[in-house]
Amino acid sequence: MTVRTRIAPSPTGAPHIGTAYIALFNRAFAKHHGGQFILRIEDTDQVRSTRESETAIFEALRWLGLDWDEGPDVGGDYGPYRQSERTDIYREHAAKLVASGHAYPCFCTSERLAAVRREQEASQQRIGYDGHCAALDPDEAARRVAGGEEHVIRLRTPHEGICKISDQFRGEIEIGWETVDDQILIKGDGFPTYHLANVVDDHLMEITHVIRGEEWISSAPKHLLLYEVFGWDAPVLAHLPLLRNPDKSKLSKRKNPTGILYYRQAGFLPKAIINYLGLMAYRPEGDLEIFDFETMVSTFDLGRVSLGGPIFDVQKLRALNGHYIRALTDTELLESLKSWLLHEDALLDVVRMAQPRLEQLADFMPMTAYLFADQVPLDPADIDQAGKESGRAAEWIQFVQWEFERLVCWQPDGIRGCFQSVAEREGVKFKQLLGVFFRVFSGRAVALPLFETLVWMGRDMALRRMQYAQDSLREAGIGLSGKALKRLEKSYQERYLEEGGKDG
RNA sequence: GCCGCGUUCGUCUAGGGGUCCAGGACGCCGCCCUUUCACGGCGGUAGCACGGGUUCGAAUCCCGUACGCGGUACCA
Repeated sequence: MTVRTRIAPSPTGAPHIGTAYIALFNRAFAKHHGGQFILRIEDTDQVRSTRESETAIFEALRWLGLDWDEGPDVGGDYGPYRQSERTDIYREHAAKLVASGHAYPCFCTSERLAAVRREQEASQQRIGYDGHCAALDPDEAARRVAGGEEHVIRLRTPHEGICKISDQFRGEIEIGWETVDDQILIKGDGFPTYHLANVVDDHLMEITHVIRGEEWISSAPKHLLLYEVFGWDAPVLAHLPLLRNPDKSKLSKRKNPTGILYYRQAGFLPKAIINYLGLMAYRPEGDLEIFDFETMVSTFDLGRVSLGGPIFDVQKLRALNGHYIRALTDTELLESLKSWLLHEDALLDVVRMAQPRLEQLADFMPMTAYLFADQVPLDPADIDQAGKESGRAAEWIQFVQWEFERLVCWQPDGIRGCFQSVAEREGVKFKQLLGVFFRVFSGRAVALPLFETLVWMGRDMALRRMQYAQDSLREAGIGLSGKALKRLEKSYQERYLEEGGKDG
């Protein structure tokens, strides 16, 4: 049997460093056994998935050298590798389960579901679907479905007994069936949920080992049940510990840079990142810390994975990166710098932005230096005053952060739209608002055109600089407290999100 | 709340009953090298969450407690 593993990211937002971490272990394991590593795009969430994000995932994983043997862009014998192109398959499989009685149509409205949950919360009961439609007569249910009534398909789960999950790292995990909900398999829009799509695809794509994040342990019973009712063998399950923020919470962009493309823009070398990610929860042997992917492949052993949630420490990554930079020859370093940002394509854009402002060629480097930096020097008091409304800069930066995260197409017009939308809603002059941001992104009051430079540096780096600014404001005592942030988030949702999404 | 997973220096980890008064790396501190800084070298700082067992012997096995994290969606 050939070992086949996969990474199955959801194309929503910026490619996440956690995806690379899981991908690394899957790829290393597959390659160790001479097997295949597959990339599958889980775009079953029609609302949040975008093609831009998918493309960025390809780009980010390739940059790290985490190539795949089969995937949407390279093909393979088990395609299509995009779940949105496999909906018929899921519907057929769901229909089989309905026919065999293992699943049933559910006609409950979201209002009723919400009411049920409120009641369960109030009476401190276990939260979950109450099985309202499970008892429906199958023939009648079939008639209602045929009549075009809106419905979802739910999995019929047992309500007693114990589900034993064999986890490659943890041994046997026992979860009582009474804690498992009648999971929705097919949503109202006809798309499958992760649970169904994932099981069907892993089986059809002949995935032998599912190495995924620990957040999936509690839904493993549903997956195992699906394998069982389909009459399939389940793959080996192995749940990796989640990467954490310094405060131990699950790695999040608010507290840590999580965008892979940020690390590229900031000048980290792929092999340093791979090495560092490999160090999270793993050590090839004894005290060995410096190793490349090939070493990881040749020595890979699932038994050496440690289970405590590792904190992603950028400082140590930086030290490791420095080690790799020093190991380069001078010409190799030069090549690295070139392929980083000192290549013609990138420089030509910078030259175009700088030209109207240049009086001497010697002005070029100082004028553009901030583009090639990670962090720029920030003066919190100056940032705050730039908006001419003391104390509001932190809020504006936060609103723009949220607008940036939501922006589909990272181009000048869309970026301008984000600023405009914040200027309008916050009642601040566009020019004043931008004054704040020139300082945030360049560390100066005067710089190259803002929207173009943002496109040039990329969304992840833009977000990172805003985070640096927030940190600096907070340190100066004019930033957002946790409480203020919560309030702001609510305000954002009410005033920005109600009027429909934005795109560029 | 309920369910599950986890717990060795500040951080990443080695360790899988005696060789551990716990080893390495990052960080931090000191010294050396050095026109500065960095690199490099040397030294130091700091940890087995707690309480019970099992055992001649426990960081290592078992139980409980505490704490952390995850899940509890028509998100993945």
